[in-house]
Parts: sequence; structure tokens; C-alpha cells
Amino acid sequence: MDTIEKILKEILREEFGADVLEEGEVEISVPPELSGEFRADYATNIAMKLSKKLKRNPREIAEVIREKFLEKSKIKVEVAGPGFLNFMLPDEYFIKKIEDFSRNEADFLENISQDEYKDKVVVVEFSDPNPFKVLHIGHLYTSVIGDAMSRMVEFSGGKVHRVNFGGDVGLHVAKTLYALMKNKDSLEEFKGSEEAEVIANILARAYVEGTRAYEESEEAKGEIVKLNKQIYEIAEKKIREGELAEVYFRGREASYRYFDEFYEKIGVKFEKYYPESEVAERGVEEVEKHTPEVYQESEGAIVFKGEEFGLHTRVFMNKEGLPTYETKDVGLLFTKNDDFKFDESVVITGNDIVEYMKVVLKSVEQYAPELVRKTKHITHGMVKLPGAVKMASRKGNFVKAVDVIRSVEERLEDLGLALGAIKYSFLKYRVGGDIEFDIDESVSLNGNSGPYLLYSAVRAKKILAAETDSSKAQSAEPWALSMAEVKVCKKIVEYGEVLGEATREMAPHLLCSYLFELAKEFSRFYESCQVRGSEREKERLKIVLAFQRVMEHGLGVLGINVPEEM
RNA sequence: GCCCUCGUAGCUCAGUGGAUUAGAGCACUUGUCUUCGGAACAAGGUGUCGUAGGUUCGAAUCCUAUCGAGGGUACCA
Repeated sequence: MDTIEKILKEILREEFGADVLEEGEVEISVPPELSGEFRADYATNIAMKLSKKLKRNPREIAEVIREKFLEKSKIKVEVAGPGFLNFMLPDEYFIKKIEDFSRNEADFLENISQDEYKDKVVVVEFSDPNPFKVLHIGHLYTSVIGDAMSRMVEFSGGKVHRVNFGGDVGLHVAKTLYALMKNKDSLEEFKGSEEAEVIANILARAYVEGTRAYEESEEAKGEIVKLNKQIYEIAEKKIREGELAEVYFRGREASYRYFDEFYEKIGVKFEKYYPESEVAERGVEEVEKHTPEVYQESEGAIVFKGEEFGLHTRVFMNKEGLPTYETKDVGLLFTKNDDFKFDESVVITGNDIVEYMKVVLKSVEQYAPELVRKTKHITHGMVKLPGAVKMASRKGNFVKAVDVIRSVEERLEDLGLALGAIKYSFLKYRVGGDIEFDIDESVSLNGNSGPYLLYSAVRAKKILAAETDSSKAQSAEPWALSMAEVKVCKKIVEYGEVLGEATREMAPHLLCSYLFELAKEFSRFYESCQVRGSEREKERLKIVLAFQRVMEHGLGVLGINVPEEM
């Protein structure tokens, strides 16, 4: 492909002058499958692009390029459709590539290496569950996406710090503790339990009750607001005396312990938790320092007026004098930078806060533009369940993350497989919009599913592990690739490019689509080409090995492990 | 009201300037198999790309309008 590009540029320069190149790069794409004799491996639309500029018929231009190209290279060229140039690479090209992929691990990695984030320090923040609230399916989703994105950055040379932000103080905590302390039975159970999951469930229930009380009763609302202030003080000054403090720290500790157990289970490792209480102060500092130039007092609160920037106004310090989430996000941004001196900060959250985040970042941009420039906010949608009503943790109709894992695990009778199935079914969608999670579909063993991909990799492993039939000597004739062989080789060889694009776009779904197509091509190859015991055993084993390496690597980047058996 | 995102096959989704026939998976029907693991492969067909205009050699893709869904819009995040 690089060769094609090089030769094309050369021809363009010679035939049409140096200036025609200015207008963008030469684009080379993989064309759709066309019927007919000619197998097109690559194509370019350059002739059409030039036609306007040169005021010549695109097919005519393509014809000129084709003739010159044939003089310079062994690659076959054809003009098609309105003026596309199709290229067909000789078999030797693929054979050599497969050789490179299958020789040894080091050569394989060399061939697929990426450098998008070479020597870059990247902080990736995601998952962000709140202590004292439920850890639901949405957290599972964002954890899976964030981990896959982190792995892509890592593979392309970045030093990644996975961090997690959560509200250990704030109104939601007050709501939870209010309800918990009102309910004697829950409180007893809470105090008597050691298991993190049990405590987490008690807290999740209390949050629902507390929220209801906050919305339904003015009296409760007043008490919760008061409680909120007390909790701030307890958290900030680390006060240990009194029942409230005791309950608070016990709940907080159990929440974080529960998170740790959960991440361990799904194979995601966070380097650091940033509890809100630990970044609030830094945020307050910045906000106060830049009031009134950036932030202004209004109705007893401190706000940032986003209207001048086409955004909306948000409150940073409420009239109780407490920092809101906005200020904590400001503090978090500065704290992350202090801690890691990052080149890029990626923040992954739900898309419901996209406008909110714009306001926060716009305010910071007024006094720390560099920090904002290095920050990238990636948003995803919600996880919908077929036929279910919309989830809201404050209403209590959520689906817990652990329950999702458990039910899939029950169906597949294996945790590793279950995680592979769940992760793949999340990652195959483009990140951004809402997604639908259908348990039946994710555990399905065929179609575009995790198990289908895993199966193809396991199958390849089995072929590789089988006994070599040494009685079959390698055929002496040159190896003319069959259609099935060419197709699977072509796919295998594409891997590096796809991985690069997925990384640049932070789009794991591109990798998923590719791996699915790859698995399909491999299955077809498997059906039509006997490996063990065939005359081409030696060569075909190389294809199998190259495939297996790519599949295992690709799934690895997605955070999915290939088992030995399934 | 204003701002943002999204409308593609019965369902779930890719495709976001290029290929005469807009692609996958699911579901449905029928084949292949004494297999290197059938958890497989092959064949079968559906679309006013929400609607209407516009730009372009060329539009699902860009622009405008419009309809519909979701989110945000001062002390939740």
C-alpha cells in the first residue's frame, strides 16, 4: 500500500506537475468486492479528484496513470466505474506479509506497531461510580469502554494512568445517610455486616429512600441539606467521633472496597481514586482566585455565565457556600495535572453531561487554556435493556452491574467467557449514542458476538497444537493462493492499519467490526482449506498462526482474553 | 422558547462525499458433515437511508427548512 502511494505520487508529479499534489493526500482505500475476474485489493479515486482541476475526463486521466503505473511496477492495475483505479497485488506480497506475521512474536509486533501516543503521558478517567450509590450496568459499560481505549493508547506508546472520580461527599451522600439513619433495621444490618456487597446494597436502597424523602418532604429536604454540610466537615477534617462520622466512614470504606472487588472481577485496574472531598479544596481555590474576572456572584451563589460563549450559566459555589460538582471538576483537572503532568487527559462520561462539561471547561479556559486544550471529553450513551423502562439510580429501577455479569456467567458457565461476551457486546457499538444490551444476543454463539470470535481463536490454537503430519512434504510448486486463502491473508494484513485508525478515532467498534470480519474469513478458509495433512500444511499453518496472533492481540486490546478451551 | 445529539431492512446496528445491485448480525427457510473442534460453512430478500428542497461529475453522508425521539437549559452530575 505504501508502495502504491509512492508510485502514484511519482506519476502525478511527472505527468501533471508538482502542484496537483497540493490538494490533499492521495487516498487509497479498500474497495468493495466486485464481481468479475479482477480481484481488487486497493483502489484510489485520485483521477476523479483531478478531473475538475485538469478539466479532463476522469477515465482518461485514470488511463494515463494506469499505463505509467504498469511500467513502474508488477502490481496489476485496472480502471473501473467512473474512473477508479483498482490495484491487484501479486500473491508474493501476501505470502511475504504472512511470513512476517508468523515468524516470531517480535516480528509480529514490529509489523503491527503504532506510535500515535509515543512517549505521551495520558490520564484516562472513567467509570466514576459514586460511593453510597448503586454500581449499575452503566458503570460496567463505561469501565469496559475506558479500559479498551486505555489499552489502545498503551499499545501505541502512551503511558496511561487510569483514574476514577467519585462523589464521597455531596447531596447524594446526605440523602443516603439521612434515610439510613432514619431506618433502624437498615442501620442495624449496616453496622453488623462486613461484606462489602451487602453494605453496598443497603446504601443503594437508602439512597432511593433518601431521594424520595428529599423530593416529597420540605422538612426532610431541610434536614438533608443540613446533613450535607456536616458531612463536608466530617470528610474534610476527618472527624472520627460521633455516630454520623462512624456511619459515613464505614459506608465510604465499604463502597470503595466493593468497587475494588468489582474491578478486579472484570479485569480493569485503576491506579487512583479521586474522591471529591480531596479535589474540592483545589477547585475552590481556583474559583475564588478567578472571581470576579471569570466567575461572578449572583443570587448568593458563585456562577460562570456561559451565555457569552453560546453556553449556559452554571453554579460553582452554592448559596450554602459549598462547592458544586462544577468546582470539583475544576479541582480534579488541576489535581490530575499536578499528579501526572499529562500530555493528554481523557475524560469518559455519559453524554448527558456534555453541555455541563463544556461550561466547566470554558470557564477554566479563561485562565488555564493549555490545560483545557489537552483535555478530551468523550461521551457515551446509556445502556438500554430490551423492553425495559429507563433506568435511574435515584428511582431504584436500575440493573446492578454484578447482576448482569452473574446472569451471563450462569448462561455460559464460565466467568472469563461471560466477560468476553459482555465486553464485546458493549464495544461493538460506536461510542456516543445509547446502546442496547440484549443478554440473549451477547451469549449467542454465532453472529457478531464475543463467543464467535473467541471460538475462532480457540479453533486456530487447536490446529496449531495438533500433531504435524511429517509424511506430507511441502509441495515444490510455487504457491498460488486460492480465493479463500487470499481473503483471509488480506484481512490479516490489514490489522495494523485498522488498529491505527481505531486508536486515532478512539473507536473500539472499528476494531470489533474488523475482528468479526476476520473471524468470518478465517472460518471460510477453515471450511475450504484443509490445514493438517494437506500438501500445503506448512504454508497454511503460517496463515493460521498469523490469524491467531492477530485475533488474540485484537481481543487483548479490547480487554478480552482468549481461553485455551471453551 | 433556546442549545446539543440522533432518525438507515421486521429487530439490533455499521457505513458519514465515491462503485451499475446502500451493507452486517438476529429472526425465518433450505442445504453441506463418518471434521484440523458443527459453538462451523453455503444458498435464499426485503429498504421512499424520517420528509422536502439545495450544493456536487457523484449525497445515507455536506447545507437549509420541516417532522419525530432523547438530553441539557442556576445551586444534581
